[in-house]
Amino acid sequence: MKTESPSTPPLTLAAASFAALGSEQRLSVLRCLVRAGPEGLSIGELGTRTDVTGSTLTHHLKLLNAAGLVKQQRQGRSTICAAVAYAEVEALAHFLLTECCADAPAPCKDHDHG
Amino acid sequence: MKTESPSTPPLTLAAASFAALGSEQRLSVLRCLVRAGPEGLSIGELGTRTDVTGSTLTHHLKLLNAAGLVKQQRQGRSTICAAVAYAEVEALAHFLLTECCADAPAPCKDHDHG
DNA sequence: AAAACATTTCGAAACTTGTCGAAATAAGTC
DNA sequence: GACTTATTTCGACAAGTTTCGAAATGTTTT
Repeated sequence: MKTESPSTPPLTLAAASFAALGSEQRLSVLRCLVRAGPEGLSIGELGTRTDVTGSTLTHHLKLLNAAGLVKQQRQGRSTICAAVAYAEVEALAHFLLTECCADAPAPCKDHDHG
Repeated sequence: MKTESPSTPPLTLAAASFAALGSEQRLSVLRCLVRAGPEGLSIGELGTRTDVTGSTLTHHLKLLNAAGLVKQQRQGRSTICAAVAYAEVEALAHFLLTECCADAPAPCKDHDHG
């Protein structure tokens, strides 16, 4: 099942992205943003919804942003954050599965590739 | 609070799984296993292919196994490891995107949900 | 049961992350 | 320009991770 390929991120970036997702707190934050949709939320609002301190939020969002999972832009005195997880998550999944069975003795057919 | 669909892993497990993927070394190992296909590889062979020391490999594989991304079974004096990433990765992607726009002011239509 | 091999556990050092509160910066309002 | 609000940076500490080599454990062969 390998039709059009979203490009595969390099190992280092993929690891950083997964690592960014690898914290309950960041995962909550990201999901909160995914729930909020493309209009996003201010950091203050995020703090209210997720019960995370301002400086800690800033820190986590910087990671999520660096991983390309969230985009931020200043708007007045607030910083608005929105998830861009849709394409990213697909690319990450692709990163893992794209070379499936490449080294296998026989080409794969008896398991599901999604 | 909101009830989660059965195919969505709980927050804690999802975070642990992403964290397991969030290291270059583990990502290389997992990809090596994905490449190898369902027959898997022994830890020794994995060590040879990825240039990671035995005790370190054991440690990483324990994490990947706990995250449900790799399964291991002893076979003679070797331990054979195989990736079970296919379904898992889909479940993780689903975890992130399943509640997309649930809190948005307007239902989403102008972006791609994969 | 000793030797040879494969993996795991242990203990320790180096490093990274998560978290916080206080001070600093930035933006809008009076 | 002083005042309020929103976010970021800083410094620090606790907690966790990575990594290794050496010793311990488990497995097959002789």
